[in-house]
Amino acid sequence: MRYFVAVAEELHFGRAAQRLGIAQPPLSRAISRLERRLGAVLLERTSRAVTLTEAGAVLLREGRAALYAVEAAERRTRRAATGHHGVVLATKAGASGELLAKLLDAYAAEPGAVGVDVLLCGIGEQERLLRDGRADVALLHLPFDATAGLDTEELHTEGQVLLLPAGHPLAGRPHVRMAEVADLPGLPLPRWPGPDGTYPDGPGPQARDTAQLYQLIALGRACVIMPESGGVHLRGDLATVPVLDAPPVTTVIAWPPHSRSKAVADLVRTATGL
Amino acid sequence: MRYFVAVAEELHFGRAAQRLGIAQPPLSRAISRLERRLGAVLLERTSRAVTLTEAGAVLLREGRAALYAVEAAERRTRRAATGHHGVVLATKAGASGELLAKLLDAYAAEPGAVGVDVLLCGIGEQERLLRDGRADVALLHLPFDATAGLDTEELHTEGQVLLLPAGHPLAGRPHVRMAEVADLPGLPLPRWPGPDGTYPDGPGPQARDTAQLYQLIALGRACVIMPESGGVHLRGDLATVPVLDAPPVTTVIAWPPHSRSKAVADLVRTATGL
DNA sequence: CGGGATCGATACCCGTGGGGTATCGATGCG
DNA sequence: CGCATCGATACCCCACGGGTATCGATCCCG
Repeated sequence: MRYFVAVAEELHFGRAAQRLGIAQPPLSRAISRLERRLGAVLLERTSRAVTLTEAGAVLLREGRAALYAVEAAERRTRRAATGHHGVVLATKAGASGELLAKLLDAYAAEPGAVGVDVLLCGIGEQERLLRDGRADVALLHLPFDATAGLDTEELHTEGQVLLLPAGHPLAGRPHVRMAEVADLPGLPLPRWPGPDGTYPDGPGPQARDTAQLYQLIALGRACVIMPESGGVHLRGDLATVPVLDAPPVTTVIAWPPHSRSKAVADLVRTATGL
Repeated sequence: MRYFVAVAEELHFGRAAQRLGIAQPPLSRAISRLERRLGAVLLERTSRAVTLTEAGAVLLREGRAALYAVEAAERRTRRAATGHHGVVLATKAGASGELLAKLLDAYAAEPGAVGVDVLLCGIGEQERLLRDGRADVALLHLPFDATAGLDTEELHTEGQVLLLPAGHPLAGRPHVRMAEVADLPGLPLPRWPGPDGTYPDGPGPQARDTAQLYQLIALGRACVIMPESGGVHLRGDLATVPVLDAPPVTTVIAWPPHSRSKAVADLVRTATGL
């Protein structure tokens, strides 16, 4: 399964074998064996290109989920064995700072509270972390993060603001609309790296975290639309303007569906009661 | 993992080995190997008894989920490979009959509708069927069925009625309360088989399906509390009485969280629009 | 149009890991 | 105290997964 996912992602037997730390021939054989066992053609290969069949696409999605489940089983068992009863909370670096602080304070005051390790992660990573057992609970932001397959509780909904250089003409406006922001001359929206660490193609500068982002905006090279709470502690060289028709952002607390941990349950209850 | 789950369920190496179709010694070795790889003691064994450790309980839960995920990956890939684009809907035998009929009719009239195989299953089985890929979508009844880890949409909420023999003194009452039903002389609640096919201990007759149940009730050997819609097409020898304080039953349509199938999406949309 | 480069498949060899049988050691019971 | 039960250990063997060498097909370029 690991082998198939690697090939399906690379669409190249040689590179996939390298990534897996094995030679190419055993990889080829493993894939054909898998195809024979499933009675399904997973990959169309010519000597120049490898493409996924429909069945292959299904197995890529389902197989990834299965691999995550196995990883999660390993990790959670190891953690349970150490007797270390802390809980790992994942959240995007630089988001929901205030909410997170209130949550951690309130939970620490609960009877029976255990240690909470905060795991700051990149955009969209939380789902993966919950799924493969590296985190026990996470703060997500709808509609950006996927919550399929996770149990969630809504915590907070807020509007979004446009973040731009303090001196910009729009900075003095009481509010703006999405259409006005779409193509501000010289202020494109930045590009964020995807889960694989590469940046999508297109215009706009590349930013990896909020520090880089603030820098870019201060330099007048970008603007961004973000939740109100992300713009409360501003540098003097940045300004915010409410965006009237931006989709509202809902912060939710999410946890893997089979969680039987008292700590996670307490944390969720504390969060919803804030 | 399969080996560990078998041992953890049987709590007996010999029986587990038999169930797995292998001899006992390799099973013992496989488990110790797993324990060494995870660095965790999973089972306390004396020569007379085997018990789960805390870490073992975690691995049992997570490992089951992982095994289901692998089975689901296999099944869904095989199905995708056949090019057979039908969808499998699981529902409890004898429940939600009218709703199901309306849903199937309405969906069949949709443009792009595909074949729907209805898979009638026992109580509480739907979750398992969705998880291991044998079904694509299911009708569940809250609060009885677990929905953790599934995506759901609510369809319908209804009260519950008491089902008893037509001649019974309570049959003429306009309504009853839970407390009155708890210990009706000579009319105990029946026992249902669990997921493993065995009946729980206790009083009350054993019933495997609604036909057996109706028979038992008509014979004056049992009564049961069920959703209103289960009592609409009654045999003449049965009567229903609303139970005022029974928890309301919500019928939901559920599907596995990563479903990318247009058919499932259409079915869900049709169901919510009924 | 042909030679080289690229890439997946095939042929062949080898070592290890997982399976089998026989047996041991510990524990509970009559 | 002897026997039955049950998991662990010892020992053997083969099949499966991995490695190297090479083939065959396709595309690129001169």
